[in-house]
Amino acid sequence: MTTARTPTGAAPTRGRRAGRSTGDDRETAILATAERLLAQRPFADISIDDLARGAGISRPTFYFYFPSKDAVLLTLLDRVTEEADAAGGVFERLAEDPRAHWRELIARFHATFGGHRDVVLACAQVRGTNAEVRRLWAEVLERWVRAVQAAIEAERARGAAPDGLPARDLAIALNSMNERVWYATFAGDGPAVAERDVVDVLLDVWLIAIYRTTTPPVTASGGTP
Amino acid sequence: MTTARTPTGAAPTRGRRAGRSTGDDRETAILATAERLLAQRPFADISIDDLARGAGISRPTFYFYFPSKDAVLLTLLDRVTEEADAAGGVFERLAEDPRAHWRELIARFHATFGGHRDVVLACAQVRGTNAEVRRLWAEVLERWVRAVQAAIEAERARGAAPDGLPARDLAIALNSMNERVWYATFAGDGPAVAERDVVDVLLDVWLIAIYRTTTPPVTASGGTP
DNA sequence: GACCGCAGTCAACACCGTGTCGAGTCGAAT
DNA sequence: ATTCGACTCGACACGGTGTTGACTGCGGTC
Repeated sequence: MTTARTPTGAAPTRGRRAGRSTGDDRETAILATAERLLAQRPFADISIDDLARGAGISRPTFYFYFPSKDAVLLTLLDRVTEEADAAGGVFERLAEDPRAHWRELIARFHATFGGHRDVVLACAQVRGTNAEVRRLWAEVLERWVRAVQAAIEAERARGAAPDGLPARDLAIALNSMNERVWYATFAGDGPAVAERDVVDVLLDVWLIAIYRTTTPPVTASGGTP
Repeated sequence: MTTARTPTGAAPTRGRRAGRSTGDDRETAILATAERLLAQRPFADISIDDLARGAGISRPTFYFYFPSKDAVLLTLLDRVTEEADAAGGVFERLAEDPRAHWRELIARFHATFGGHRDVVLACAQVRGTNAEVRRLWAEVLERWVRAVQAAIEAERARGAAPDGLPARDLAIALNSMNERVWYATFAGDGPAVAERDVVDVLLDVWLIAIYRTTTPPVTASGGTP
């Protein structure tokens, strides 16, 4: 096969089948239509025909650009996870002001998910039925769990955080909490924390779970400054 | 209408349309088939025809008993939530041994969900597309959040737990964490805590988040025994 | 003991969304 | 001018859903 270059660089192209050329705008038109419709109604209520008509093409032509409706969503999700992963550098100078850095981390996630809530919500909905979405989401989560696990271990090593649960288990629990709480908050579904407060609530639980206090010690190893 | 009596007492009957009579076993046959098939493949891959044939009836006859495929799942979910709610009495003598009681609470939930994981997983999958499932689940969660919130406030009142986050927000965060962690563990999907450890991991986070320690003070107000 | 009504049953149908196939158009390169 | 491949769509086959209308058999009732 030709593994043609794609807008997203190295990725094995979730979108167009091959080649390059004019239809690039068609592809983005489909994506844009999907995002627009997603703001109006749930993913399940959007047919391929809707997407095609919205992009000014016929249904068979849609299949030239995407193998399925889900693939469109996957492409949209790729963008979001890319943006989320970009929040990675936060861990570097954690010890200088742990509280501020953890907050920054959570706040960035919140901003990313909140800024694309329609896409994220739609993904949560199809995660049940689509293995590919499930896989991609699991990957993203795994990266974040690993990063948080490493940060917790570092904080324990420098004496700022006490020992306790295996760092990985703790990281999984905290990330899971965030995911579910955000979902409820953005979906307005079931008991939810007010959107205004959600970052601070999550932060508090994180700090207490990791440090046993909401004011973790700053800089070098050991005690208070 | 006649609002005929149903097996589940007062509920506005999720199942059969009206009346009584012989077809009771057909109804349970459908339910049993659903549970059996759910153990084999995801809910979305089960058609109404599968359910009907499994119960020894034709597809139109299925509609005599249930208005839709989702209604079958809802009926199954009703049973599970009933069982989960039965774990309610745990809060009563909490102060006598907080750790043991919180553990009991979490363990009971774990047992209930684990014992019906196929149903619970299926519900999680259709929650995205079915408002009724979403509503019912939200109700259950809300009951639990309220109970936990009240317990936290009581522990704070007796001086066993320090002040901090609003009790409701904390209760939401902790319940959300549990839900998501269980989901991952039972579904084997994405980063998950080992099933053996999951109760203890969750318990640890709960205790630390509520008491700032994994060994909360026992009995009456104040200090160690 | 004919009749009614109703729980229970299903063949057949109408409908909708998906995915595919084959026949095309058109512009750039040869 | 022809060829090639990107691109397009009408028309179809398929599978699942939900409904209709006709049928069966049984308990009650005059």
